[in-house]
Amino acid sequence: MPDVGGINSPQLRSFIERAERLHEEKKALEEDLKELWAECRGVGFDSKICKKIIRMRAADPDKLDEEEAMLDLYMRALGMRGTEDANARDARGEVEHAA
Amino acid sequence: MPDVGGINSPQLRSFIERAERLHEEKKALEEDLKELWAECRGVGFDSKICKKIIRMRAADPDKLDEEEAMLDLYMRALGMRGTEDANARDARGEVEHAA
Amino acid sequence: MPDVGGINSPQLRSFIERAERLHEEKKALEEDLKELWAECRGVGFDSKICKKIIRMRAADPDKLDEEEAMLDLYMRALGMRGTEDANARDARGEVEHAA
Amino acid sequence: MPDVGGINSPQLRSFIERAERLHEEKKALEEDLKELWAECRGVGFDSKICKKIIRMRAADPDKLDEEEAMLDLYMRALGMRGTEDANARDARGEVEHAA
DNA sequence: TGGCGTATCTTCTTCC
DNA sequence: GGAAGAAGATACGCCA
Repeated sequence: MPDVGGINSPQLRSFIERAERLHEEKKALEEDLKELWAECRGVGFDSKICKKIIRMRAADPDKLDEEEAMLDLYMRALGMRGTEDANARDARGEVEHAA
Repeated sequence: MPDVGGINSPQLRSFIERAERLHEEKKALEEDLKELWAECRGVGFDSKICKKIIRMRAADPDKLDEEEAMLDLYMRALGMRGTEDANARDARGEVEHAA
Repeated sequence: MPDVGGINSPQLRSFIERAERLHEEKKALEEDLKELWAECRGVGFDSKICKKIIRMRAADPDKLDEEEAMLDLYMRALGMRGTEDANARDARGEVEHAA
Repeated sequence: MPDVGGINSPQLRSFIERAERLHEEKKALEEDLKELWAECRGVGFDSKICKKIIRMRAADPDKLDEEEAMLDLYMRALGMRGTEDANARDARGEVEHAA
């Protein structure tokens, strides 16, 4: 009987060891990423900006737009932006683009 | 002699208690903030957006602009944006605004 | 009429500004704490240990005991500790000291 | 000539895409771990305790002992524990066990 | 080049 | 249960 104090020991051990294995793999990937960013910086790129780009590419565009719309609404209410922004004007054909 | 095992006990105690006092004050402010946001949501505002606005107002505008400029440069290099954006065209007077 | 896009602007502004004020005060306290820990390290203390002590003093003793008991139970189930530890044996007077 | 604004575009793109690939793999592992802990909780284990055990198994035992020793030292300096604890007395054979 | 201050990243906790 | 915030650990960059 493998139980200790009401604990199913083999089952517990299995969870622990599976988690440790996954942790190791994760750690390895993090190491790879760290090296990649070091190399990236080494050739003169700004790794911070690169990471930001990745975040933007990963984000759901729809959700991002929705949030930005509400943010814009609130900012206009606070006078942090003109009541109408350039995009809104453009959308209604009030802007004449150059030939 | 107040030292225990090479430790200056009164000094250690002083640090601990000062830190605990500061923690308490911080905790109280966090409680106030939590109530404020609850009230904010209660009248129909989106507290998440409000917090984002506060972060934007707190950020250094110069640094923010600089970062955005580099972000834009990288995105254009990746073809995620047109080689020229609306602002750039506008800056060179190629846009005709409505009367 | 102060509403912009269905937003009660003065009310929104009030929330934002009250939150910003609280944030500032919180920031100041965090700064104080940072300085305190720097001073603490400066005289040779280990700030990490100090923080741990503060957490322990703040925590509910019962809950802390309970967690430790469960940790011990799990570790014994995994064979990381003897099925019985020294304290338990000691408590029942079953310890035979070296001849 | 693939440069845009002084940026070596293909090189930048390569970094971004390699990073995205690594991110995806990392994300997948995190998902696996999340599922594992959910399953672990589902059969009645305390995942928080399990994670703590994993941290302990991963940590350097010497460093762990050292930290605990310092914590004990500090706590005794603060009077949170007796100047000597039971283990220390026991180690020197000064314990008188009940009849 | 090694310590130190800063900043990022991860993890843990709390709230919704 | 999932997301937002806070706290802790870690890594980077600077300056001596």
